[in-house]
Amino acid sequence: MNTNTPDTPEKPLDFIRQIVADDLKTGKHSDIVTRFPPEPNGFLHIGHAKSICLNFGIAKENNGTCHLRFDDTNPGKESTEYVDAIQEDVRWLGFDWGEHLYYASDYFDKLYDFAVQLIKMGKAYVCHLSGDEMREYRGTLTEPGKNSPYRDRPVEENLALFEQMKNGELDEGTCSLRAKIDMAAPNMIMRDPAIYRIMKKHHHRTGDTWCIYPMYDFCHCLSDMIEQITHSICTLEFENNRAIYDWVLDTLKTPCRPRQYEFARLNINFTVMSKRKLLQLVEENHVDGWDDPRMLTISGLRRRGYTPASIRNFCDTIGVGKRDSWIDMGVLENSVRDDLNVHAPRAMGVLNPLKIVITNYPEDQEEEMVAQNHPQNPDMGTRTVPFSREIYIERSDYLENAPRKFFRFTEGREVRLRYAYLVTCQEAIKDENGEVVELRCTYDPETKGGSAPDGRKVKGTIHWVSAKHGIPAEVRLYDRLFSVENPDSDKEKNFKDFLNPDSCQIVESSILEPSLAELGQENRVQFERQGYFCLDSKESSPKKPVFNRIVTLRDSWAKMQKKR
RNA sequence: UGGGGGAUGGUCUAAUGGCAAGACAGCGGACUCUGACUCCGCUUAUCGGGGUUCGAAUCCCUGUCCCCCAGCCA
Repeated sequence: MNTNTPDTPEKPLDFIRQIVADDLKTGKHSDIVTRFPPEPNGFLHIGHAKSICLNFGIAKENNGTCHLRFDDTNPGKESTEYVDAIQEDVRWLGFDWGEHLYYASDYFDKLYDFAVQLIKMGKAYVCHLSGDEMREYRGTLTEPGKNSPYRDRPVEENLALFEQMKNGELDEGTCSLRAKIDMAAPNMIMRDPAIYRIMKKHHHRTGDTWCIYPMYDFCHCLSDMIEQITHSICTLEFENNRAIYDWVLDTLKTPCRPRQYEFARLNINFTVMSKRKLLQLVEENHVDGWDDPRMLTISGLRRRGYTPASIRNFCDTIGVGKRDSWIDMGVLENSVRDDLNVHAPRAMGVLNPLKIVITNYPEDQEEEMVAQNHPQNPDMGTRTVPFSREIYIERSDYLENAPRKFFRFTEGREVRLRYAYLVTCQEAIKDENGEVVELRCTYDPETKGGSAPDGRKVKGTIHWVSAKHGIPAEVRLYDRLFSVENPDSDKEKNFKDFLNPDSCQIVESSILEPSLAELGQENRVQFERQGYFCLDSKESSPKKPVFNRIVTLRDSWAKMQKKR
């Protein structure tokens, strides 16, 4: 139950939820049925997540049902590999279709009967125009089309021809079944659209039983009708298709009359969102498969370490409207930060190690330092981190000629090693090239745990890992796949010309605190001061852990540097 | 150019004739054993022009710009 108190104002409904609410209120519908209808010709991406959250969300909020229906009417492009991946992704996102798993191909018999019915009504005909001819006859945006010479074939002939199409007696491309509507219609889609074409292709579910397959405009509305969908929600580019959606259902006088509503599809900058382009990246090996952690596919986001909740929250934040919009990639990144900040335990990992020797720390001494797993949530407990004379810190935490505002190591500056000691850098050792290879430091034995008994403060706290105890790991630092906001917009260049060459930086010699050896595949951690990480599900092994950086922490120091 | 849609801060979303609100980004500050988190403050918007009205982002007229449609794809 939603308790709507002044303290927790209810979020205003988006325009589709408003329609649903009104339909419930007026009694137009008492049960809400929606559907998510992917074509199994590729993997789902973040744009689909928006649709999934909308359709399953509306059903859930109204005690309704949401069907998962595969729109598998084009066997040339579809496969069970995609069917399986899509189901896994929807489930992973946290949605459940119960027993309502359907395939448009389940309706092929019924669809065929409806087509025959249309022919008998004189509302469909078999047309022998070739593809090119059909285009010619269709007219243009400003000129009406002209009728096909086959438009007035007698019903009996159409019936016989359609039967032959079905029986495989006609070759692909020789003819098609067309709805007889209006070749002068200002809406191009209504100029006698093809509703069945000959395709002698093996279908992943119906095998070789069909030689003809229905087109989207004929199949989709009828599938919705068969499943008693109340609200058929799709993206804006189908607005023109609503006319044919309505025409089919109205002329067939179907008992159930679903309505189509359109919303704006999701655009995010610094990426591409079409399945066709994602497929290209996969097939041409620009990425490591559909689940490459840089891809905004659901499986890519999963491998990257995004949580289902963060994606759902993202979809909730961006809203549902009708205007074309571009969401900043930062909003997506923010949603996973917000989630992980609350739920991910903390740990220390040094990405680019620089050794420091604490010269006044006893040679063979070791200590167990107590560290909190989450600074804001004591319930997440503590762990111990081994400390010794030689440790690694982040290379970027030392600067030879440090500005005043640099709070980390430089000669003579005291810094806190998190949960350990206050340490002062005395000297930097360089190699023959002048490269700093080691720091000599001294520690204050009175500051165990990290605070000084005399109350003195240090500005900087840095992470570290004991050299003797640290575990080596490979870490992959990901950045946006494209280096420009809209890789699609350039008229001369291809979107692939804008691939970001630095989108995956592999760091082979990171050193992590030993507790990280126990981390499970499903878990995510924050490497303090760095970002959120998880094990790579494909490449990581206990012998050689491989971590993916999910997202960085916000870094106001870096921002300051950039400004200067 | 025919038809169908759409224009609110830098970005996204709300306001359903009655104080233009929220989020993100940005800027400034506080706090801090993560330069994280959190908290506080600030800058920035109704596409243009007319009209109706006591009152318009909202209604009317008009103009401009953007998106979609000429697959036997979905």
